[in-house]
Amino acid sequence: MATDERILDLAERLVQTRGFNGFSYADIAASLGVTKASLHYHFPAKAELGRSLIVRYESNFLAALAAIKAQGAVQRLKRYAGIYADVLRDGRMCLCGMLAAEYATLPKAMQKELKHFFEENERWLAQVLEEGRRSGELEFAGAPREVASFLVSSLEGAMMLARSHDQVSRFTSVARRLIEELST
Amino acid sequence: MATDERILDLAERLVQTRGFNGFSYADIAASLGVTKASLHYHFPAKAELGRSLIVRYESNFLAALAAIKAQGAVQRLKRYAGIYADVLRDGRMCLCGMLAAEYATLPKAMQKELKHFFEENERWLAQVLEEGRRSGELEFAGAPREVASFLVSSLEGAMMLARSHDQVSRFTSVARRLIEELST
DNA sequence: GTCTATAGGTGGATAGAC
DNA sequence: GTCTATCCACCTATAGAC
Repeated sequence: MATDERILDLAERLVQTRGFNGFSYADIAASLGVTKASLHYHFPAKAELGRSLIVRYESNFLAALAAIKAQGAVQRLKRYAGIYADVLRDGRMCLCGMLAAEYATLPKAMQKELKHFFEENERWLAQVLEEGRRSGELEFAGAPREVASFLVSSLEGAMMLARSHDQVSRFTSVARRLIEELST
Repeated sequence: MATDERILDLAERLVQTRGFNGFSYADIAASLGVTKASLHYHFPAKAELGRSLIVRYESNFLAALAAIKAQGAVQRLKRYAGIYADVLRDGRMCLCGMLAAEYATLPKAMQKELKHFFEENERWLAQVLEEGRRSGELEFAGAPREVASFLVSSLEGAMMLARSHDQVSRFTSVARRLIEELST
């Protein structure tokens, strides 16, 4: 595999488990078996590595959403929550949920990409919600966009607490409850 | 005011805005107008400072909960969410929500105190939920304890995203929705 | 309690050889 | 692309004078 990708893979896991301020080039270098200096050839500054991390993550995430071709809105929401659950079962936090906590300390470029991730994430969700309500499969008050933001917030928070308690069930319980509440 | 308390005040704000790995003794020393060495007289190690931070925060938080003498369950829940909202309006994250994100990098002693905070927090909530359901003021499926964990997760997550978007309304909207859903 | 001074380590980052 | 060597800033922490 391309070295750039392997670096991103290791860095991604580190951010998801320890945060952007919780890892260093030394950590990646040790796992990869190269020197820190080599890493700077691929990603000159840590800020650039961080930005690339978000861009790639968003791209993969949106591709996963686009691949959800389930029949109904409820099924799509379950698949959506399932993506989070899979990450959690691997012992990780959502990359962007983790970065949201560290938001104030992040380089400007990373903050911008982060907002974009949530923007696109909620756009997809709002679309599913709107279609589901129109077809009568879902029921909720207010704008789809507001409910989308509600869902993202709750799932990210549940993921964070489930991970620190080492109980995936804390997440799945929340996800089930959220979707049930929207179903007619 | 006692120096210990002033140090804790400054450290608390720093953790709530930048995280435990996002500040140093130098930051506190600068704000307080003393040297880093002086801080070590009060809190020999950063891990001890962090532990004291959680202990004091939990103590103040539980005292605030105990002071909620509102008439009904719904009013109590609104006051509960209001505590979070006030912190957020001050530009801060919940201390323990922030630390939950950094959980994997925290000293063992801090991890233990953190779990205790959420334990007590959810215990209080579960009590309110149970009473509210018994009196018919609230309606929900499943164990009160499970709903309590759901509420904490969702509020912490909403707080985190509201802060990174610099939109308090993202939090208040979620809080309103959660409480409305429980009301009969 | 607070200071100066300093230790010992790690952080991100660069120059230049291979 | 990867290495050695190195820089400098910053980190947590301690010793010992005042």
